[in-house]
Amino acid sequence: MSGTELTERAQLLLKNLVERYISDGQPVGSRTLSRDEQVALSPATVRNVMADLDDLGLIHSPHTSAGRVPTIKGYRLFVDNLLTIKPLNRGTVSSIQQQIGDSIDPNQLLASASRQLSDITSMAGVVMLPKREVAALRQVEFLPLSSRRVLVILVLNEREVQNRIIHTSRDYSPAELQQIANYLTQLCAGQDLHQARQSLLREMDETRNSMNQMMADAIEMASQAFATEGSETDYLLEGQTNLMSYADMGDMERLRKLFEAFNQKRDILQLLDQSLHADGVQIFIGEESGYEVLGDCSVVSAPYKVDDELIGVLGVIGPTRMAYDRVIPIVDMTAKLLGNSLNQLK
Amino acid sequence: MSGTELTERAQLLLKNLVERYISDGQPVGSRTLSRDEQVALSPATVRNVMADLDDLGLIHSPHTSAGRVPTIKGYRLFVDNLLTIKPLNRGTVSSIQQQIGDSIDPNQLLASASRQLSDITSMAGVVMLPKREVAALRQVEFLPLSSRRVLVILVLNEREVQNRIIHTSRDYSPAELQQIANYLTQLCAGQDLHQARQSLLREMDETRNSMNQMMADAIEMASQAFATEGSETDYLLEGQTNLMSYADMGDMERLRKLFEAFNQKRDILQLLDQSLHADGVQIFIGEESGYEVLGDCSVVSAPYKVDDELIGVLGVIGPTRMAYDRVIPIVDMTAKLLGNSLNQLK
DNA sequence: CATTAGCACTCGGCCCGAGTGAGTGCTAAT
DNA sequence: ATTAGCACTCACTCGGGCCGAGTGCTAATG
Repeated sequence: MSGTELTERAQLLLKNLVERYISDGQPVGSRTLSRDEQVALSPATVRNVMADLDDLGLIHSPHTSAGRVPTIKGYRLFVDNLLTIKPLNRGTVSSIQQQIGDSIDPNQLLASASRQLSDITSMAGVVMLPKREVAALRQVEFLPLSSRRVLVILVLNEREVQNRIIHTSRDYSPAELQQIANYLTQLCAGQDLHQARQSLLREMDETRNSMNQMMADAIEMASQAFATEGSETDYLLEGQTNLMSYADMGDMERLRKLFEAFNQKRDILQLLDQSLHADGVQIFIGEESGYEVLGDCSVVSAPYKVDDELIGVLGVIGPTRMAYDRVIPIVDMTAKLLGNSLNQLK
Repeated sequence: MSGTELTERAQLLLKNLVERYISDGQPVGSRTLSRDEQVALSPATVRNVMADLDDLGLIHSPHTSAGRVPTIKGYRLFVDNLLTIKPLNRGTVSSIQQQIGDSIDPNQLLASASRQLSDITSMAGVVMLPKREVAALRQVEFLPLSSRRVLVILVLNEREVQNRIIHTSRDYSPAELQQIANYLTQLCAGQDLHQARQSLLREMDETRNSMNQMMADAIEMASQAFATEGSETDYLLEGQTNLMSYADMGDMERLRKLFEAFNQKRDILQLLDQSLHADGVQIFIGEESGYEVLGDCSVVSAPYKVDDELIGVLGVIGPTRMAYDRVIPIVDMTAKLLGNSLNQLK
């Protein structure tokens, strides 16, 4: 990376060290490494190399006479260059497939995926929900509730239904509402909410003069109905309690901050957003992500898509010291399978 | 309680001891108590009384030479007979009122109430959602989605909207659907889902012979639509992270179990259900509730109602060692204010 | 007779010091 | 370039001693 490349040997040692640390959770020393099969070196030699790695900031010892532990930079190098991915055994694939299942409700699918990620990795599974704004509007319906209150039903994407209540400036008869709804459906069908709003504005401009009252009403009501108020992106998080079992997640206060961030959702969403346009699995290690709360945490994520169109991101959140070689293919596969399942619904 | 009543003095001492323990979190000894203003007794005398209380199972010492700590039974006696409720200061009332606010969306109200409970007590706030089945049906609408799939919209209680997708055995024209919906609306309006199902069955029996095809279809579809599948009771829980700050909540594993119970929802719902028909504030102390996961936890709950009709339960979950004198009036008041706010929506 | 002072005793918490073992860095030999 | 050897560091553990808070019991007291 930084000018001086690592020697073969140094790489091998780093790889072994990280693997060892991940599996044992203890700082690993020169003796331990030298005992390793592939490393046919004396502890002393190993120590020399380790000193180099230490200088490069890839590993460091928590105190004078403990072994070495990978730094964030060390983990990074490891996952980027040294990691040998463990192939998924067949059972896992079909188990994921089965668990995600074939519910007719897309939300069900997303929920199962999240739960599955959590169960299988024993960490927290997260699935970002598709942005609703992107969904194609198919139909608009109005239902009078009580005086001046109207229930708006938006059918999106053939399957998803959203409803909102709006307040109107005067009473409308069911027939009027029906008419307005038809008008809007016809005007906006097939577009997403963003586009629909654009269409409305355009329509308003173009026909400003010839506009009749009904159209004016329609546009007024639609502007309320299409407001993207409740439709911010969101995610499903499953198995956060799993994280409580990891001793190396720092103290309670730390964990608490993390859980609060989960509730806040903002930071996590931003993070997931970052990997929305990445192709394939992406990994954030510790504070590398820029979010302090994620200290001691790594996030392994992958976007999922339907028909080559990016829909959202899913992933796993766990301690930095996680079995990347196992988790990465799981996340990867889950993203693909979820995409497939969603596709079949379409 | 058990035959022998406590003497005045014993009660006073127990009261002081519990209050002391609640505020300090340390086992309290005879000296500490004897120093207390109201207790004009020497440590020795206090010790004698404490020994009695110990024999009665109201207090006990964690080890030979520590002070005494209230047992569950001791807490029970304390909250039932000895507790002097702290009056709410005016600020708190208006702050709760303000925070609950006057959203038009009842779900918003419930959510704010939960959050408010959590914020103000620094523990976990919980609000049980009204049972949907109990809500009065006001209107039924059908919207054709794609072939054989029909969106059912149930308007409940003037305000609440639920939608479900059902599958039909053949295609229906919009007009047909409209007709069926009208029929069902007329048949079931004002009843809750349970009653509605009953009405349907009755209708089916009575008119079995004279029944036309439309009515048969209607009944078939309604039986799908009114299924109470997704409508189990649920609750909103806010501020569980607050619980992580209490040292005396046992170890991490314990807390984890608790959080899992929160996710499971089943146990908590059962517990809340128990106080649905209690009038006023109800308190469950520790495992008293029958749920092991709630060890070291107390639940303070109160039902809330609209027009004298019980709607649901709200409350607070926190460590057994909580400031009951402060929490009880807060829960009480929040239940009342929430009821009021819901009432105004009606 | 209830209350209290006095006393012996218990036991957790804390500090201290010694011993242990894992690990390091350096140097000299191979 | 590698390795053996050596002196050194330092966290961890374990036992002992001390302290203080608290108890139960008994005998004295008003």
